[in-house]
Amino acid sequence: MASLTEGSRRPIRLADIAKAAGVSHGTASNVFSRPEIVREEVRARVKAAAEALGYAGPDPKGRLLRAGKVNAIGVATTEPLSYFFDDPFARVMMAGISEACDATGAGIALVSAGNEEKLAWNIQSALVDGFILFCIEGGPRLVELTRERKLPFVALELGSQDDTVSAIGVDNVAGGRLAARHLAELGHRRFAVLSLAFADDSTGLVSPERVRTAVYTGTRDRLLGYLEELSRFGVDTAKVPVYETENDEASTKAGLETIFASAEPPTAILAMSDRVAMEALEWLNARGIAVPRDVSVVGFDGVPEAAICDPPLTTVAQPIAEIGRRAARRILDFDGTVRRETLGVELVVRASSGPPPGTG
Amino acid sequence: MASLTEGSRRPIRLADIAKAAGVSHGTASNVFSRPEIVREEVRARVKAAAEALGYAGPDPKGRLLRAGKVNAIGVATTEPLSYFFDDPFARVMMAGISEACDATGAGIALVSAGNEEKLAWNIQSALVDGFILFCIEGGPRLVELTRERKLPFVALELGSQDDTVSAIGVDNVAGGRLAARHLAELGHRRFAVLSLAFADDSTGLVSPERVRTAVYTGTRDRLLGYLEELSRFGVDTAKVPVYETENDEASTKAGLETIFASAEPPTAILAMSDRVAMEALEWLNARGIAVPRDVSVVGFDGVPEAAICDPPLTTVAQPIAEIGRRAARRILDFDGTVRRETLGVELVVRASSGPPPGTG
DNA sequence: GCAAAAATTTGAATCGATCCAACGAAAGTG
DNA sequence: CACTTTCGTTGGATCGATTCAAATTTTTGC
Repeated sequence: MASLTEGSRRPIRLADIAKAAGVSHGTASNVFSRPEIVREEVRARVKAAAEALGYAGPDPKGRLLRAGKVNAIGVATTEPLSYFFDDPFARVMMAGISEACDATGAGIALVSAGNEEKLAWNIQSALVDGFILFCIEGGPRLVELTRERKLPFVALELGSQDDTVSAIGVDNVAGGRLAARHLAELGHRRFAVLSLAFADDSTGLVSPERVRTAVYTGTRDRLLGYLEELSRFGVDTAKVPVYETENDEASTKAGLETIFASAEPPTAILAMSDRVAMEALEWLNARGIAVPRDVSVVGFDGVPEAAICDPPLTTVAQPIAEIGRRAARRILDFDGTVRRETLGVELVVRASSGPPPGTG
Repeated sequence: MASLTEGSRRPIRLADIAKAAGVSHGTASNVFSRPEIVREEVRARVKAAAEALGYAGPDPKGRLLRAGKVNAIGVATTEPLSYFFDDPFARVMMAGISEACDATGAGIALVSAGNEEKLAWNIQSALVDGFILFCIEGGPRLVELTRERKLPFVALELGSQDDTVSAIGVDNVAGGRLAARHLAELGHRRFAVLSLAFADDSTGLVSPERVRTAVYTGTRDRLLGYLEELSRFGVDTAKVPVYETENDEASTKAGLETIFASAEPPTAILAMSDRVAMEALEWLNARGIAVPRDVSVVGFDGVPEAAICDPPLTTVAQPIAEIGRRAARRILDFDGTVRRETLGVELVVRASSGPPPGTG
């Protein structure tokens, strides 16, 4: 009795509407999904019933199961969610992804997690049609986790040679070369490299062994590009210090301390990201080292901030937004193939690079 | 025959695994969702079957329907998706939302659309437990659309007095006052206001009538705060030009052209957003008008960019990230109540404001 | 060795919709 | 008037899982 009078809190379902309007659930469904095929009068009746009962409209959860397609693409990373809104590189990339999604009306689901276990769960339970992977750290693990979902996915910036995963990236060797050649042509002969990670969880000066066994081949390739080109200019590349940073302030500054403690400090710094390069600019400025008069700095990425920092940064620009657009389209128009795309990079010369001191 | 030998492309379901392993659905399900309750040996057998058949794990689509909870919060706006990554205000807000979501492991689904029809569809079909609404333009419409989903939602920056919707915002009147008092105390007596929208689709000088009938009461309140405070300093507020911008470059510059065409141009500009204030800084600089020597500018919002622009902007800072965090928590720990929260603002004095010319 | 208790497993019901083959009624045709 | 079309409606099957009361098996206690 009580339960009857009380009225259950259960949300209204389509079936309730159908019963109230005295039609079958098939017809009730049609009223919402294909209104044109149901008779005017019936349609009105069903809509009235829906209104009266306070029906919220067909629940997407139910629809989804039947339809199979979510119409959203998942963007995953091992960083915290705020990475998508803080990091300049990620932001431009997301803008590119957004553009492609907007064009087709698809949504974006951001997937991330504090710890490994939660990340696995979040990837397993993400309601998406496919994934775009930001492989910053823990790339291989992220790929492995995602592969288990058996959904289409594309890795960004993976820098691994696994041919079984689709990826979009840039020609890192060519980019490295561009940066190195630019500085060498300006007359520089004493270099230092502020590198990104070769593998997880380590910073400091890098040994050839670590380069050889690099997990992140993107990092390795940039270095290869640097060194190949430098040696063409007669630089003894064995003497070029390569400091592995974590792409943040602390490790970059530690690297600079190490590098400039040398008896023969470099006149040119090759930074593997604009982030690191800009941190370097700041550190050099604080130490009273003028850029580019005393030291030149060249970054990598081409984030918008690089154009407005002080001094504006010479950098190797990646087509970041284009990578994002392509990645999104790869998921949206997935054709079942695995493809690796490599896009070109471009040297953007700004004010952070110039001839070495004492050159005239 | 053919169809039998061919083998259907149909993805593997849990039921297939159960059959292959010779157990019931129930047990197969338990192997994945509560492995500890199934006997070691059976568990191994089921897992082996899953492996053999290439099962991707329980499909979240199915689970979702049963569980009811998506564990994701939708963030919706009428702007294009890239707004979330481009706009400084939105980014800080999203960082706050992200923080709260990360803490509980919830995901974020970005919802937006080019046109009204698609927006309605995207909101209706978003797989989320609730919405946070960025009511920039078309706020009332967005609220209406969302209300139909009958899910918890919170409006940000709504600036409307509808007490039936939860909202989080700041005390705009107080903020307006803070900005106006600061300038008045510096000695300014000739003001101009660069306003945000009072209603959709219009820019230009604002009539009292438009203010009275404002849809966006946040805009109205800021203006009220400005004017109330100015009149306390003896300023004839009827003579203060109020130019409605669209919070973008073009309309801001048009506004400045109008304002500075006057015989008695202002010595102080009250801008209702940092975005507009920074555009103003740029325009003034291009015209050779020195800030703050010739003209002072005070913004509103307190976005990070305001601290690093040239000159650094004096502004009324909102606790943007905090608003985001609270909004997210309101959805995550929804308790069925409708609540409107108003947070405080703070004047941040930087270099864009100073005494009026000829004051000493 | 047997009953009671504990641990596993089963299979039907459920979540909320959409799809579709079949059917009934109204309209059109010769 | 019988016969096909056309139009709308019906109700069962399905999407892929989870849940839970009941059935079964294994353990434990004496």
